[in-house]
Amino acid sequence: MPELPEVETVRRGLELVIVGKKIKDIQVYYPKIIRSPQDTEQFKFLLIGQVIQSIGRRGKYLLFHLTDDTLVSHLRMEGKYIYTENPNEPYDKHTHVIFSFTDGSQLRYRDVRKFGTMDVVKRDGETELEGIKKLGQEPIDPEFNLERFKKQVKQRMAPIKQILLNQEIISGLGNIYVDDSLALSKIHPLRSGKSLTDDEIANLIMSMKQVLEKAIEKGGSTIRSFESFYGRGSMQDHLIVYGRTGKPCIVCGTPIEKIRVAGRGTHFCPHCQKAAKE
DNA sequence: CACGAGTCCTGCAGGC
DNA sequence: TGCCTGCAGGACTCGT
Repeated sequence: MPELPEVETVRRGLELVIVGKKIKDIQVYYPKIIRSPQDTEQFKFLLIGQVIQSIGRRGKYLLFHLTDDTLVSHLRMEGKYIYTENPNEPYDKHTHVIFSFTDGSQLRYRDVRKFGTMDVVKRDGETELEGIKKLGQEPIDPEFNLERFKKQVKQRMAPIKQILLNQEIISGLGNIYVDDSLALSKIHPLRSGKSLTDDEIANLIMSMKQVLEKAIEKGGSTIRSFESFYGRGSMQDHLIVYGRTGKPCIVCGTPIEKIRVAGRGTHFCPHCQKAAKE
């Protein structure tokens, strides 16, 4: 499940190999991946001939900045990009879109769950795209506005886990890094936003940055099937609570518990992360 | 307005 | 071996 660190890893990898390449042809095997334009032929017509100028990221969205347009790609659960210099290399049934470049190389989009999406917008027009325009602050932004975040958290009764998963409040976090950020800051996932103190929220943001930056450094987590096209990340070996149900907490040894919060599997240490006393 | 449930998808684990 | 069920979940839609 690619989150900010995984998407950033993919972005960096793509930047190294496809910037400067010109799209010669596109094959679409599963049209539902393409949200806009709805017509697949139109999608191809728009993009063929354009050159990839840079690769950006906003939250969990990848941005391919082309000559005239920007291709916005969301990997959702299992989307991934595979780069190959050999166009004859076989592709499997989970490969849904293939971009062929004029130099013979290809970029292939593979997505077992078929949840991923692609949208074409006018160059740099992604800020107007539904889903991106309402995105909250980036936790690793050097200019992160802590006061604004505190206010947003403290006005909500919802559990902090749910607040952190809301991309309109803070963007880029998914289930894995929310659980780990809460564990590092010793906050119980069910604590209401309103119950958190200023110090706890400041500490939470620091923990979040620490977790995300370490994950980027490790090339992301390889959970289930995520892998960047140039290798597998190793952050999964450094996770504190996610996926460690029943295993000892690395701080106190208490077995990690798993509950459901906001419909999602939620991992925490019942000793280190105390529930609200209210 | 806010919240919960359902939806999209497939692979895999567990039960028998 | 193989069938069946349930689970995984990001973002969106729909209903209360």
